[in-house]
Amino acid sequence: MESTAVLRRFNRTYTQRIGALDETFLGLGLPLASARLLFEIGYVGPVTAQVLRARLGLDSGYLSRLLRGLEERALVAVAPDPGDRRRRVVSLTRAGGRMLARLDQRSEELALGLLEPLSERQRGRLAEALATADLLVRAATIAFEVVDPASPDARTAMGHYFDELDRRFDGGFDPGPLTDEDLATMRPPGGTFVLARSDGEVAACGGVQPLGAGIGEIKRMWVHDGWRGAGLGARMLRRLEDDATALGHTVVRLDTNGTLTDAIALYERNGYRSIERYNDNPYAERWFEKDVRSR
Amino acid sequence: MESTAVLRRFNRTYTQRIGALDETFLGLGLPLASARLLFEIGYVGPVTAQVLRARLGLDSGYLSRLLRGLEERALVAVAPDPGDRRRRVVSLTRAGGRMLARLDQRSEELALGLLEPLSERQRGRLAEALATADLLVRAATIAFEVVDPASPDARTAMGHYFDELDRRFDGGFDPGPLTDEDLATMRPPGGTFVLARSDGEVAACGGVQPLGAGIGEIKRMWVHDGWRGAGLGARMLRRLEDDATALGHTVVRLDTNGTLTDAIALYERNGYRSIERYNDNPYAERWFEKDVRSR
DNA sequence: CCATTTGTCTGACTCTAGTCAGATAATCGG
DNA sequence: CCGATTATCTGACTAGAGTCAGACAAATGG
Repeated sequence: MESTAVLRRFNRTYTQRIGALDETFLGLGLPLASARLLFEIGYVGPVTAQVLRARLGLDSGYLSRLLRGLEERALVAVAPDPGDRRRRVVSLTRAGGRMLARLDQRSEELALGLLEPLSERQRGRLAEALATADLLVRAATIAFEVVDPASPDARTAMGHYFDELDRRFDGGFDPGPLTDEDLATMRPPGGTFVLARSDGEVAACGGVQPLGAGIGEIKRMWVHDGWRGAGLGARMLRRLEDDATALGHTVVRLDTNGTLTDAIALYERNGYRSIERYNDNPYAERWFEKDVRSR
Repeated sequence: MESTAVLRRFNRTYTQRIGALDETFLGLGLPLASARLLFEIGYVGPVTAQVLRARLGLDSGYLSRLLRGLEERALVAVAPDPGDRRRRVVSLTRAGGRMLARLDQRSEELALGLLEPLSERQRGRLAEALATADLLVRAATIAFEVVDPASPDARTAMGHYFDELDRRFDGGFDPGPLTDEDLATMRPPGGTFVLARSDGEVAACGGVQPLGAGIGEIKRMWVHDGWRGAGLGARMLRRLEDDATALGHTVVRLDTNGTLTDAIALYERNGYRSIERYNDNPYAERWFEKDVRSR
């Protein structure tokens, strides 16, 4: 069957039966919108109304009313922000925390009720299927974003990358200090740095830096462990190649270590061919190149 | 990870990203409830309001208004049922068919848009996972219902059962005429007949009839082909055992043919032991018994 | 320091998605 | 044939989830 047909059929089944998990909230006398708001406040901690509006996409008047409703039930406390007294900071009260815990419990009970008729084995199968679907749906809706390589998220992502190399290389890996010039090469013109984010969390990263006339080098490509098997590596590679083309490069090169067999397989699957050593990176053992002109 | 946690996590991911498929409908100026109704009418063909109400779980007054709304837009035609002039038969008009096609296309485009970033292989994996999840979620929410064995749905289900035996037995199978006495044995006191329904469609059936003091016989247990692997057989068996106990039986028996290896495995897995022939059913080759007193 | 912008709030709406209590007409059972 | 039942419809509600315009106060830029 075609994928879209399966997706649409599932969507029908799902909204009919599990969509009801949402109605959890109604059971506790809290409308859905209010419950979502409460969840958001509980999740991010004390926030300004502004941030809530942005995160949930609410009208300011509507949010104001929702917040007052929660305040009247003593679930949240609203106070002016000392730094800017136009802003209002919202935080959970004790009672709000308890309500959140009850919502959570109710949601758990409903989930349990749904699974109850299934045997242990079938529950396992369902969990496995849903976990796969979850990963792939999240992967499909991931957002790629060009960021400055010196930004905190970019630095964190590169840090993960270095940590992974350190774990996987036999003798460990020492990136040396991350100098400003080092980062500057992954900025325009000639360079770029890309993050893949899902729900604000960084899932993958990668950069391009210039390596001579018409040649771009792909650097620091990394995919978060939790995202293995979702094809993010291939998508990031493709994205970086496109960006390299847009930056005026006609060829991209990259180096890698022999222990990174999955990375090597990825490059080979995507049209990279082995070339001679082109740099003096002591950790590099394999060098690749791909023509990205004709795209 | 625990199943409920996976389910809840998936629910969050899903409502955020795919729940948007619903908003399709809004794009075409048709409220969600009306669009769902239109889909249902298009899917099952001309139907009575009664059937629509049962399938979508709508209040009769609400349905009446929704139908009038669709009628005013000339998307459906409503006419009295010639057979029973209280009933009203709803059918799609030309314009209704076109609207449905547009809704369908819109939904297809959205689904395609969601899947687009995935590779062919990942789309296949997602489709497989969703198909599994779909089957199991539907199985988990299936409803068992005691019906009269002479009711149309019961007769249809038994018909499927006989057809399957006819296909699977080497020399075919002839149930003979379904006599009234034959059916009467699967009514209280002493007997029962159970259907498993999903969205109104019969997914499985089975009956109990008295077979002497304290002994019930399980008969005509059948599971729809599309529901294989969802554990419906085991659940129906369990349900019939419970019903037999409630009817005062302390032992249940059943017979089967050697070609029905899956059924035999099911019985053995669920505590049935082989016994000597207890009837003169010419198609029976194996006889089983289970003590259902201590439950 | 004054006009503008920003962040929030209020009032007045709209639309969707129902629910509930009867009314009405057709059909059924005895 | 008559009373009960069934299938649908109408009227009168409610609650949720927003939208939009404008008011108001605090902050900001020149």
